Amino acid sequence: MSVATDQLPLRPVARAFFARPTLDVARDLIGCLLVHDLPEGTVVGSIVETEAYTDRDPGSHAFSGMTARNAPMFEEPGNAYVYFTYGMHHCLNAVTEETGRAGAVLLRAVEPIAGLEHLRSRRPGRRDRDLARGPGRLTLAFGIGREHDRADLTTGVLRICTGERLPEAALVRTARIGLAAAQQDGRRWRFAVKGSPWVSSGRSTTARGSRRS
DNA sequence: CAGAAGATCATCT
DNA sequence: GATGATCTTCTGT
Repeated sequence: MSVATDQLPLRPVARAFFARPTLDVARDLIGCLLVHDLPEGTVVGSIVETEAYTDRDPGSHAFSGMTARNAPMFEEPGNAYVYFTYGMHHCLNAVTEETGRAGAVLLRAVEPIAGLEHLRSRRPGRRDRDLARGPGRLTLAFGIGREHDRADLTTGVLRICTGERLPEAALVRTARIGLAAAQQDGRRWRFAVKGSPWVSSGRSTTARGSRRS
């Protein structure tokens, strides 16, 4: 469904929202709106899938301390952390936790809400369902790149706005790494809207993760 | 400085 | 389900 941009109450989320435990932020971001003012118009998507990266997750970029790339993870909560991977894709994260403590939530998928024509023109030949299903596709469709690293998601042109608050029962919560790390509270959690066709997990690539030990 | 891995995607069988 | 594309970042020597 497409909605006129000026009909949406696009109120940015407060910085305090992000200055909390990463897992809480990852859960609460589901249902929030990702908004980007592009030259051709505003695009909006409802966040349907996230992944939490804490400083105790061995898979986190910040696990082994600060580097030039991951420095934004240690900085202001509510900023963006954008990195380039696999030589082709950008990934968008929201920085969490108090300043000085590393944490981030990877935005893995959104349901297109407004600006559909702009999203489509940035993803030529793709079905609507594939416009922003997956972290790399999401950044492509929304025109997000490294220039957005450290962008302020609470006030900027690229921002996260309040949306529908979903009950716990409407969400799927999946652990992504094995027991050893889990015992040290180093779990990586993925959150998604239950049954949503817009989420990237739970298809094609069969249940990876949770298989390592 | 070389080497390897990587928070992925599209395409093919 | 397997593979290639493509290049940055990090690590070790």
